[in-house]
Amino acid sequence: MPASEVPDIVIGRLPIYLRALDYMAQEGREIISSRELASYLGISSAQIRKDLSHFGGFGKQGTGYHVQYLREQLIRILNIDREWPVALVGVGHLGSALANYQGFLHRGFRIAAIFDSSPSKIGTVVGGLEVLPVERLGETLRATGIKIAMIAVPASAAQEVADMLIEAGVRGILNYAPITLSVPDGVHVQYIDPAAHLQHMTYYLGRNGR
Amino acid sequence: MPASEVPDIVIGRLPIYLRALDYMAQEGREIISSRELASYLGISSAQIRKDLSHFGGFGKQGTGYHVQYLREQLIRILNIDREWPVALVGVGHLGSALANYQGFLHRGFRIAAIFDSSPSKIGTVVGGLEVLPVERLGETLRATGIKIAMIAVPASAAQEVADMLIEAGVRGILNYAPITLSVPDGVHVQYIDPAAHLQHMTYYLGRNGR
DNA sequence: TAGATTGTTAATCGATTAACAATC
DNA sequence: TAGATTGTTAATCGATTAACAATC
Repeated sequence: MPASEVPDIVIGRLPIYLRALDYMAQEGREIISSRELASYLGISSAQIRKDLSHFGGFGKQGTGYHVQYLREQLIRILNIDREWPVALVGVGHLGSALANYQGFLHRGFRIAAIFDSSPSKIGTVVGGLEVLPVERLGETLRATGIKIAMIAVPASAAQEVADMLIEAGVRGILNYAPITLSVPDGVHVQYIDPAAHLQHMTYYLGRNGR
Repeated sequence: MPASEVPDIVIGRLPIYLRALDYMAQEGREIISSRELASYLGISSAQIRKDLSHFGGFGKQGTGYHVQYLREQLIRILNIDREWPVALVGVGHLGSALANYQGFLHRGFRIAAIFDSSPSKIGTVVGGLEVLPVERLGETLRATGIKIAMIAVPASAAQEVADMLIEAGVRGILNYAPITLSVPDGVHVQYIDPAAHLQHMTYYLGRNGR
């Protein structure tokens, strides 16, 4: 298992490289050098070459990287040469937006089950799917083998939902609630917290926006 | 300017510490040790103490940190002891969700202007604000002194919108479009790309979700 | 006081960068 | 071939951790 030795920070950059390659492919580029990709992403070319070298040699000396070939390799490495069904819990403004977002589809994911606890939402159709009561979360996830979920419920309910998801076999959680989740080993959590990003920026903007 | 020496990675953790302290305060905690905070966040206590030491000594030996006091200090350091008006460009599903999101308010931000290019959206009211045509972006931002913006338009329009925002004086951009933006020095960009986070997780889940 | 925890230093660890031989 | 760029090694840089004196 050479995979487990690759630093997590490197893994986190692979989707960014893939996203850039998608863009390059769309622009009609067939070949790209690490120097050009680095310039586009605002990082060093050495970092790109080093990151990729963890998985093999995908380029040609003197030429660069074949865009489509490297795309395919990254897709394989990231295990998205398949479509992952994803569960969504919480159908407020944000949950609805996620359910209707088309951007997941061409990047390996499809929302396949949606849950909420509110009687006013249960039974409605959002993003083409019927909203199910959270009581049916366990059976549904186990039946469909869903391993990934997105949490879009209030912070006060997020930990409880996470516990249910994990109990139902979920191994990866994308958490939109502004709270740190407690999860057992082997469960991967990623956080989306736009306010935290804004606060990161205001540090540099100074008290008065300079 | 001691601030500029503090590593960016440290700055990025401060909002997470603040978020945890908000939670602790809500739980009624008055004092917390670096050890307990670290356990809650899943990091080391030494890291928390080291990070905070860049800005001063906020704790008491033998006791720990006063939750409210440390909160106030982080709020001051992050320059959110004021309310930042934020512009939102793009009122699709995601933009609407952001416009209606209440979570920004108690964390230092208020959406103060909303723009879209679609005639069907211009003039409608979203999140209590009238949607303005992008043509009025420049004048509006300059008049209000808005320095921060969120981009929620399709990837194909994001760079153009970013250029307009920067031209209008924006210094911080939270970009939801899955594309890397090209910006001049002094403009801060943060990215929100949920699909990238999901791809990060599928690397570890293996080809079959293990 | 005794016990506990901070703030800080020094050591360790890991990531990034520079440089270049290999090679297309 | 000559020119260009990769893949990789070694050096540098920076971040994390361990440890403990200071001190509440």
